[in-house]
Amino acid sequence: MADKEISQAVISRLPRYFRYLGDLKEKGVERISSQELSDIMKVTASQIRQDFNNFGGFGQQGYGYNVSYLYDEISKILGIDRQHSLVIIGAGHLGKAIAGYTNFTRRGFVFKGAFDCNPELFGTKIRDVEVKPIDEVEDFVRKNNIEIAVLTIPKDQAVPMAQRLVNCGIKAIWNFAHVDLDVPNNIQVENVHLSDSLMKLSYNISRYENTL
Amino acid sequence: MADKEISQAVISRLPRYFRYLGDLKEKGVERISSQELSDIMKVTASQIRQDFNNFGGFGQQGYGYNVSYLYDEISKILGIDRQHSLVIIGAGHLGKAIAGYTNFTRRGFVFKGAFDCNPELFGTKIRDVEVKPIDEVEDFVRKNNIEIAVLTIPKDQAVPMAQRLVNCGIKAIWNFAHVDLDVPNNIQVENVHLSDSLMKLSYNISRYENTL
DNA sequence: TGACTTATGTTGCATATTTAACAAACTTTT
DNA sequence: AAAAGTTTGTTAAATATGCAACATAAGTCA
Repeated sequence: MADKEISQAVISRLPRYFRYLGDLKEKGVERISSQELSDIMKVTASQIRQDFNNFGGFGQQGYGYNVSYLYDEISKILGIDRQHSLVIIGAGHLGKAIAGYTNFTRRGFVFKGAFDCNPELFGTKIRDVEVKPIDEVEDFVRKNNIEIAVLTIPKDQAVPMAQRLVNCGIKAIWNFAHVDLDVPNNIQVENVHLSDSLMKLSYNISRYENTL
Repeated sequence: MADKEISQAVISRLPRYFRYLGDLKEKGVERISSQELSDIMKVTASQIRQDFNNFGGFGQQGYGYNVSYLYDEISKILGIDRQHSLVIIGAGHLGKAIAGYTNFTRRGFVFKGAFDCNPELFGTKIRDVEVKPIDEVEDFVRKNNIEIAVLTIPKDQAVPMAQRLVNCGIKAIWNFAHVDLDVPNNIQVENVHLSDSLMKLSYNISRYENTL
């Protein structure tokens, strides 16, 4: 139970391990060595062993790792062995896309509510959930003990909205708005800046062309 | 014109600089020092100077950086000083959300076509562009010299689709499917694995709770 | 049961990234 | 026009990350 901080570089790799282990599990693979996993995932076996070892010895010398056990352990580490409730703020296409993504439900992320400021959307349904006026969000988050807010609204509305969410006790924000939120340290924020990602792609296109 | 490779860590930070410089420019700020930018962006001034210096001296000692000039230079580095044509593969909510995002257009990413395998969507419009049957994609990419394909389709269809796109001469793939694509080195791939991002958020929620 | 093989956990090295420090170059002020 | 004040570009140090090597512990097979 050594309490040393795990680097975010390691954490970033865990979901990918989880994905591959899930695939292996589905294929009925029972055990795997770091070397085999290395071949499949195109990362060094050394890194795989080091990564897993940050959380304790999941493998066995001479045998390798038990796929199912390792899968479960990683799901515990990632906190997806339990349910997380979430609401979506902004019922546009992006909000709908996320709400409708059934894989999240399978991972324990339960979609509880959707909010928007456009009256035309009030009452329309996303997966059995009615879109509600944004002014009801504080009450809803408090009463239903919502953990995560998904922010799929324009950037100029995102900062004040984040403040409101913090004020009513949200624990985490999954931010799709193209702006950095300034929230207290006890609120977890994960940014998905799509335009940043697209610009990186653009850079790599140019870079490749210039090296021809 | 030293041709040393720039690390992807640096590249990943460029879009954020670009975003802040754009905001400053809009506010009419003409010059800024690395220290001022450091205060706003919450990164060290040293990192800012090193990052910019990878691409040549954009600043002036005793003065700082000219906001407008630096903005333009970064846009050139990122390759968004010219237009990129893109098609969207998968006209679901996510595809629609991306196609409808006008900010991309403003950055030179021109949405030219949308494709799906669901016949019900054929002929429906996304921003003046008709959704076409997926089988027409090869022809379309070839004839219109499309650079980027946005993959917003389920994971089991993504790998073969990527292969088809590579075969008809696509340059880059913006991949939203939860699977790793295996394409030649000359094809640029940028992954947006939303479930990975959500799992990281989940991890950080758990981590915070455990340190209370 | 014992020799041999396999594959982890772990230590130490190598590389990459970040931060600090400072000389050189420019701006501003007097 | 010279002195004082800024702020960059750059070098050097510190930290973080990744990789290879190997001792150790288990599995496998005769």
